[in-house]
Amino acid sequence: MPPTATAATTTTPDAKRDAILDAALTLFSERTFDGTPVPLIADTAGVAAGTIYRYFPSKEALVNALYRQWKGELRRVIVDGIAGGTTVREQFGLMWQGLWRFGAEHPRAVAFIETHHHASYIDDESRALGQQIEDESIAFIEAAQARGEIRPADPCIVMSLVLGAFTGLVKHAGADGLMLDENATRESEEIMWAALRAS
Amino acid sequence: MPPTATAATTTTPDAKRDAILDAALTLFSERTFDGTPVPLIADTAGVAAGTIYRYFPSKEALVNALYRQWKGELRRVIVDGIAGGTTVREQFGLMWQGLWRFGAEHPRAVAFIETHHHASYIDDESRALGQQIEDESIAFIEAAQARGEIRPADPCIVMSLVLGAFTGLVKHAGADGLMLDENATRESEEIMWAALRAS
DNA sequence: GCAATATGAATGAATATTCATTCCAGTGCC
DNA sequence: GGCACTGGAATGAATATTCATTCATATTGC
Repeated sequence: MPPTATAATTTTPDAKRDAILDAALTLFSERTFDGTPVPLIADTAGVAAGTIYRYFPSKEALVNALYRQWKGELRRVIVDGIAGGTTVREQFGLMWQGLWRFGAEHPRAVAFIETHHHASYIDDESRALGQQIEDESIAFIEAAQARGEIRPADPCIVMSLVLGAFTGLVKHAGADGLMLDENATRESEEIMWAALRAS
Repeated sequence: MPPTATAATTTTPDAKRDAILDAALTLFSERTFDGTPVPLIADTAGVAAGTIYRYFPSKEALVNALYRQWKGELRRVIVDGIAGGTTVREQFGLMWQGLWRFGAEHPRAVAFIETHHHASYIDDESRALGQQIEDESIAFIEAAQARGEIRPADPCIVMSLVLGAFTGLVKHAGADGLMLDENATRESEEIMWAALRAS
């Protein structure tokens, strides 16, 4: 394999592309997709409008790339939490702390994912990724229920409740100035585990 | 007083205005504010584009009227729940069931309120209404904590968690086809009370 | 010098809003 | 009762603006 090609890609793994994605994340999370003109994304990213079309074939392709990037990161947090623990309690703790850290570091990403979840311009591949996360979460809940460690409620309800609570927390924190606080992590984790655990 | 004038107003308390608001609710919740052309709202409502400007001075005024209408309804549900019960457990039960019914009957309204909460075109009066609901909710939580009936966590966190969980539930149910189910109401109420109650 | 890359003014398609016109219910007059 | 009249309500084509996308030109790195 040619080492130069790989090296070049490693040095500048697409600084412009990343700047565009980052600007889009900020703007889409604050003003929605349709409310954000492409030239504004360009300005914010520090590039010209035309440059965006060198990296993404259309505004829709851009929003889908962004969605997949962050939904993928979120998935890794959940999967790693599940993989990292041995007991259900431990798995949930890791997952919640991972989510919390993710929310504290990337509040814009949480808002963006939430807002664009059911949008019409989200394509099939992006939607499939969302579905995969749901399936994996529900499989985890069902397994834990089978072991009698999570209360035997509809797994769909349990998942929506927990993910919804997390999203609500991040969104509210973003508006005011909560988060990162060590104590709040523990508090919220305790509350949610009290909600989940059997009997 | 002229009885005819009053009668006329009673018969049609603004059928067109209501049709416009209803069409806007559907479209804004499905496609966002900026993603919804005014002529499409007009078509959906069964009126001409110009007619909308007879009832609302601008698209922004329309979205604010809509926001206040539904945020007001939501507030009544919460306030009535608190007012209707004598114990904290009972108050929470009424509130959750009220929210549940509201979500089942008006899923579009829940999605709309959630999506437009922090939007830039939401004016000060609308924002104040949102703040009022937060203040009232937090006052309720603090009072219950003082009586030792809700766990002594940051009231802000508790509120975000509960409201977020509710929103997550409705949004997910809207996508698939949950809700209205008598059993699911009870299940989710139990889960959330387990999360809240002291020790 | 020459590819590859970046630029931003120009283009054409949408969009919010306006306004000249049509419609209609109610009123007074025969 | 029938009939012209009037003012508010409704219309939808026209206007002025905004936006996604393109492309001829400029810049960069080698």
